[in-house]
Amino acid sequence: MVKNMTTSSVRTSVTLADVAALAKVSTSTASLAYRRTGSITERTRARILAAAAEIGYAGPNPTARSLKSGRSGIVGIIVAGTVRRAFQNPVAMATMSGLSEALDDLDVGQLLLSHRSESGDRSARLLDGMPVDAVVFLTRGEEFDGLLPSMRARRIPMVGVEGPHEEGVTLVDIDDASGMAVLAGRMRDLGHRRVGVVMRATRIDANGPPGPLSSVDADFDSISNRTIRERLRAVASVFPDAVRVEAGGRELDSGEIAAGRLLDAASPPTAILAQNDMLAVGALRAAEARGLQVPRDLTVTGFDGADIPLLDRRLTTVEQPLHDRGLQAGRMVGELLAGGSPSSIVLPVAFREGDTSGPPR
Amino acid sequence: MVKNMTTSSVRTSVTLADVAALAKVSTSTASLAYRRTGSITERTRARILAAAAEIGYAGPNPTARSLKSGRSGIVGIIVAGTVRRAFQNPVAMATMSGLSEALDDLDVGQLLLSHRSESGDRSARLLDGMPVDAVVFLTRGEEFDGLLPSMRARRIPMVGVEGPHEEGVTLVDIDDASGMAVLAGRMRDLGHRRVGVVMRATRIDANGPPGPLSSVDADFDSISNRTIRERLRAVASVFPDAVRVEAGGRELDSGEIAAGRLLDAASPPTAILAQNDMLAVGALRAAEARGLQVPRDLTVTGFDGADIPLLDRRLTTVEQPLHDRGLQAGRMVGELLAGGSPSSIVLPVAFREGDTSGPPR
DNA sequence: CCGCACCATCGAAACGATGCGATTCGCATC
DNA sequence: GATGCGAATCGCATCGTTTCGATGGTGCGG
Repeated sequence: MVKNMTTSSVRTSVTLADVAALAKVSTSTASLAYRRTGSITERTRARILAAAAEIGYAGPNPTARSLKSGRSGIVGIIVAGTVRRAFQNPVAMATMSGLSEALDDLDVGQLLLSHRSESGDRSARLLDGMPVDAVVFLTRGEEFDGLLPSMRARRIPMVGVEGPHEEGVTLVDIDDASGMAVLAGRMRDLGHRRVGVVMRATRIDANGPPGPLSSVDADFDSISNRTIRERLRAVASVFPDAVRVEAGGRELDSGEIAAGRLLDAASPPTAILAQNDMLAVGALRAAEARGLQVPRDLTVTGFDGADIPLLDRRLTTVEQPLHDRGLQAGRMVGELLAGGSPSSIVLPVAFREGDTSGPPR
Repeated sequence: MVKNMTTSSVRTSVTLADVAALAKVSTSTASLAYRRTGSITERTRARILAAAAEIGYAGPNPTARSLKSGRSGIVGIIVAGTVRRAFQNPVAMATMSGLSEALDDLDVGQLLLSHRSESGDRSARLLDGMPVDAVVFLTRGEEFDGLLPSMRARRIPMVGVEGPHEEGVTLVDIDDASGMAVLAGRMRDLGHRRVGVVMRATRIDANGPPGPLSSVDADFDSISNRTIRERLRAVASVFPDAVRVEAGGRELDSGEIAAGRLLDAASPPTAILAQNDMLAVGALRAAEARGLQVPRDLTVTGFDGADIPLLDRRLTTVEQPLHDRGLQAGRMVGELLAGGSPSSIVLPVAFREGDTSGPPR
């Protein structure tokens, strides 16, 4: 409704009521012109749309519509850390790709939200202020647990990829523990006995030197990230004597440096089991820098089966259905929005033998 | 307000009025408990928050709040094609990274919207139904032009990176034509005369064989993408006799195949000027596949200065301030939301000499 | 030629919160 | 105990739309 037609030209926006007035119909009829349901003459509809065009009405105000309908048509996608880092991560990216594909088909908007523990309050408040119909936790992060109570109170359906394992969250889980166990088993069958493990930084924003060498099964309980913990536990079940080192950051370089620590030790491993593919690429570099040929002098394995551009080798790894888990998460969102209650699922993984593994020298 | 306390347990959500009733205050006072402005006793606020906790009220409904305030706190980020592809593109990603950084500081949500021409209507309707306070066109795409009228009608401020060059869009532009001209000039100074150009696919969703070899200045006007066109024109101004080929797709492979066409021609070029860094990497591969050493046997240049992981060479290219243009776009959004009217800017680019260029053999 | 059904249109009440102006409260002062 | 004043609280209109039930008009069958 145009109210402030003052000389200072402060104009509020054009509303449906203005259109109705111009077309000489009631606002309820004018509303009909924009909906699929309800009956209205083609003639009146045309008249209304003409009036709308005349005064520059661009269609119903989304906010008002949402208020009435109780739906915003927006799905929140929550990533740990920052948006930037999430999208540099090939695993998150592949999952996102599947998710986007599914959400596109649902005709919903995708609202990207990052949540990091440091700025906990702030990003939690941001999420609380957003009109989302559902949320998806795209990556695993313990910091998400703090967001759950308010989502529950607002009855916003939640879907999680790999977590959080909490009440009210429909999960797309990955059977990575057994995948890692299979991989480790194969390496043992090949004859490896001295094994090193490069694990991911436990803090998502880590950036520094790698941690000290330690026993693979040291202090599991202090590792709060479930995914990291379970993968490690799987290796420990096969190689209880393995040595592990934690990468200092998330970049390729951190993986290379951490792997270097293992290789420079007094009795270096014959196989390095990196806990993800990026770390494995770092390990390949560390090997190359030391004149070691893979797989002749050293076996290197990864995990995830992510697509790493420009890598000309075929990594021995465990493939996750990355794109598919995004799709599944999207499907769940669809079902939840339709009022259903999909059940959580666990997706399988598959060992993939590449050209970076072989018997110990 | 709990209305439907039917036995079928259909409950609408808890509202501020419920909280107020329980705390025995008016809704306006209850509202005060959640705002920063206005005066309210600490005692009453505590009582209200306690009541809220008791019946599980999670704070004011974002949609209702938006309706009153006229603001959603959401900024739309529009990419051409699909979300997936946008984030596989290092240039878009770097820009997004700067943009996200700036928007994070503004405490606004980031709504990702993709728009492709095929599904024009559909994605336009999606955008129209979204409660955004401003939009950013993250990548250049002609298909965006169709979105402008309705954004203008709704008076939603628009910021564009490299376009669209249309009224009402505040631009962060890049001086790439002159950057490309400088690069081409250097190559001429090095002595190159037979030059090949690998240009990007003009259709964003292209996926097929490369186009035919043609004269560099053939049919400029049919190239609707301004960025592609202007870069090409800059090369043509220095090397009017250059030969060009259009890559068949956006993947690395397409660049390699297209560059191969140039190299396999009767009189192959001594320098390949790829129109972006990914294409240049493709050209490097094509050279390697043919036993050509770069830069001894062939010069290869790129454009963008994007960070390409796993590339161990230093590409000769033109560096754009990618992160910065995202930051600038974010700053503009901030000013627009604050009621200001920032002016468009043109950011400079810089020639960077790497180890992929040299005099012709 | 009358009555009935049906359909287009309308009026008014939500949706859930906020903010203005009015009212009441608490307390100090005379 | 009456008065004054600022602070705390309240009532109500409002944001722009959708939707429900009511109303009036048209056309058709009996």
